[in-house]
Amino acid sequence: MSQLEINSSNEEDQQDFVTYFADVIIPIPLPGTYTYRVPRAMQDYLVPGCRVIVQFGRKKIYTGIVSAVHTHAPKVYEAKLIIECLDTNPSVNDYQLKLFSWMAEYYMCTVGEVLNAGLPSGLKLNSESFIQLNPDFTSTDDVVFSDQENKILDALETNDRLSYEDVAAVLGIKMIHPVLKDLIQKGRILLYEQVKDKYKPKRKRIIVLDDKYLDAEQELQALFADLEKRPKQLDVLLKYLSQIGMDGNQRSTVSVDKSVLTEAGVSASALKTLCKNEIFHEHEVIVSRLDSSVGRSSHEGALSEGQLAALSEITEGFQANKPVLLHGVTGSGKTEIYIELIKQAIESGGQVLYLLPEIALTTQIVARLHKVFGSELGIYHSKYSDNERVEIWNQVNEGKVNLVAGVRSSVFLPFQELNLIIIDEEHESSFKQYDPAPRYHARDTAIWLANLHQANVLLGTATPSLDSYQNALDGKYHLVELLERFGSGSLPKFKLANILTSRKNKRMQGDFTPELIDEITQALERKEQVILFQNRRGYSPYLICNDCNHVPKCQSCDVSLTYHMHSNHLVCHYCGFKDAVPATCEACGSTAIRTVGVGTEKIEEDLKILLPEAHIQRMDQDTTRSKYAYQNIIDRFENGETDILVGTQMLSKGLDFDNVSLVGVFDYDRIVHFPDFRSHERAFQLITQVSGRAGRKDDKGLVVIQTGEPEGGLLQLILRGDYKGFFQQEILERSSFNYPPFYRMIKIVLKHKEQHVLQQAAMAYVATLMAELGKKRVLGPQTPVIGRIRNLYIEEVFLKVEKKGVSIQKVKELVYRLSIDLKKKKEFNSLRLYFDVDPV
DNA sequence: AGCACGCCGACT
DNA sequence: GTCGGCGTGCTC
Repeated sequence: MSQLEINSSNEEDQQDFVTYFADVIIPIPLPGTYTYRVPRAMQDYLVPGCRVIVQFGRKKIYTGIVSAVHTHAPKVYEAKLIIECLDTNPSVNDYQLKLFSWMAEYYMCTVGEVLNAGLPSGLKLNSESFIQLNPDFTSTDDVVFSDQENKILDALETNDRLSYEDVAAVLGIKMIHPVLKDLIQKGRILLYEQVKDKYKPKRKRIIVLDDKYLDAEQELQALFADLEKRPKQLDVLLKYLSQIGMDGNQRSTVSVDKSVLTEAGVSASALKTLCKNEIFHEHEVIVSRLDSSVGRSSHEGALSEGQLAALSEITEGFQANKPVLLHGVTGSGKTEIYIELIKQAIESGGQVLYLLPEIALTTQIVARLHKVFGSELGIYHSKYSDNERVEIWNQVNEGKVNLVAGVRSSVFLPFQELNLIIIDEEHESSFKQYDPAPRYHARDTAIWLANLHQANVLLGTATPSLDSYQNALDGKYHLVELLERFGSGSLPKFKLANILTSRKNKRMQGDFTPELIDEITQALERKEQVILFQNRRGYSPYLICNDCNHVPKCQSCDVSLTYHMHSNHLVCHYCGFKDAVPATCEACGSTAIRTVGVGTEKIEEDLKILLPEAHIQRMDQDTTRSKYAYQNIIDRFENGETDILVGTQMLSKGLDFDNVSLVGVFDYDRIVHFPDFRSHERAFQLITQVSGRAGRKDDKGLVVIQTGEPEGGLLQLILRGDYKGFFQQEILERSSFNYPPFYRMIKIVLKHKEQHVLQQAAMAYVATLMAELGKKRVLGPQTPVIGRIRNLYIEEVFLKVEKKGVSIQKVKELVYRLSIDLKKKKEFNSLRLYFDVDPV
């Protein structure tokens, strides 16, 4: 360091000698953090939580998050400099940093993976490599360029920059690096990385009348007189005034969106002239994408006695510092209680997180919250664009939004002082993330987060998960029951339609029992609406050749292709592979191909034939892809434009319709017999939830369940709405077979493209696990129902570990260490292995 | 995860 | 001889 620098600082001379280092979390699946050197200029404001741009590897540039700042220089490598710091105020707070590392540890993944899931991609800058001509290049005679090099240079004459893909296209080859390397060596081109800030604030143009006319009435009158002979301009003025309100004292705003004026048909050129003459002014302002137009309205109505009692019990639980499990049957009015609690939490100056499953979020609940909380409500949802997510993130960070209604990923938002977390539909399995890591459960994560913030937690559901209910019985949670329906709605009646006998008597019409058809017809005659539930999308799960029994399968997954009639394609629901429908059997050439099984599309199709007069709408993943498709379908149903709604389980949640008198369930048997220890729990929840859609108003609704075994014990419990009976029966099973909630489970998934290598790896791994943990705690390896996806074979190993007396932490460390040892073996190095802690 | 390097087989 | 394939190892 030079003498000059030391002298230039006249305070804390010693400080200038200190070099700071920052540990940076990089959003990639690598363990640990990476240490970078902090440039002198950043020392003052770089703190944990700041986003920084760093180079990682030879050329890649990432946005990372600083997790710690310290003075320990790394011993074995030279730390690179941080390229840039993107924040003067950290984007991520200390709570979140703690959350990230807890999640990585608990769910056995890397912090980088947590960060990747948690940070909206709008806050992550990506880099792309470009080349450009080197302006400093001076031609010398001894430099010659090859044909390929000249092609690139020619292309650079017309475009000032080329991406790697461009270069590859120009040359028509893929191996472009050696060529580029040469050109760089010769000094003819430069390679650079362009970093782009992806978040773009939304702008709009507004028009404001000049102050002098707004302030003084006579000036305005004079202006009117002036514009007398210019009708187009006068029109602009009138339209403007009508927008802001003619009465000067009542005005809340003086600006009008330019788009509003142009849409009202004013002349663009007249407006331009007015602006030029400084009568009007045009400004560009940055606006929020978040809709804040709806104002608050007063509370909807007083709580019932039962609700008030529940409310005070909930408060009791909060005071005891326990999460509260609110077991409230469908229609018991949980939402009113939530609203009351949210109000209290916000009034006391805290923030509230209201977690909902994806599909329940676009519904009436949000509209109600919006009515009560107005612009204080932020919504965080997968169909929101990235820019919208960034805005919510920032507003939560700044404390402008104090209530977030969101899906599981909203646990990552930068709450400063969380006061209350509500987890609605607590039992929903969609709170657990499946595929990319972190495979986290938003409910469990939220409970941990609440503990960190010292916030209250309320779990609400009509059908508690076994885990939560057991927690309540153990006294870990405070149980509050609300088992009476609020208002006039009453429990639906059930009717079981026996598929087997109808089939024997040849009375089935397609997949409809005569009972169901009959009830649908009656309901339609009474001008009531019908919901049909078939938990499988597409037309038909597979095609089969009548002559040789050949079934078209996916090339890269071990599943049959689903037939989609509308698009006339065969689709793989696991990898998305699409194929044309074969006219003849690929195996034997026969034309006798028929469909087997039923999807939502087939039900819709059959209904159109059976009931040609009815208006039918299908609701599943395929019809709700776009942002508003879901809402549109719901709206049409609510307005009575649709008579029958056919859908997958997405219509089982959070929807209240007044005029639905009949709900039909098609594949009860398949739900119950799903090969999984949770299938009974899921069946109970699903059927109860779907049934809740029937008979919300004055009449009792009817639920028709088509089944082959109407005497089933579980079905009887569902019909009686006997949650406690179900719980007692099921918990016994779980206890005697060492399943959750008594044991913790960790699923280990191994994938490899060679089946026998995979087998060997899985066997070897299981052997080491058994040696360390004992045979009883290790299950498998077993091939899952779908044994191959995207050309990778799959094996699963399950660990069952007692909750009491065993350190799960130690087990995780062991399991992880053994997996590293396994992957270190030469023959297994392309093995993919990941963990799923608390799988659902 | 990327990305480079390096070794190998398949073609102009 | 290239071209393009993949296996291997590293990234502060």
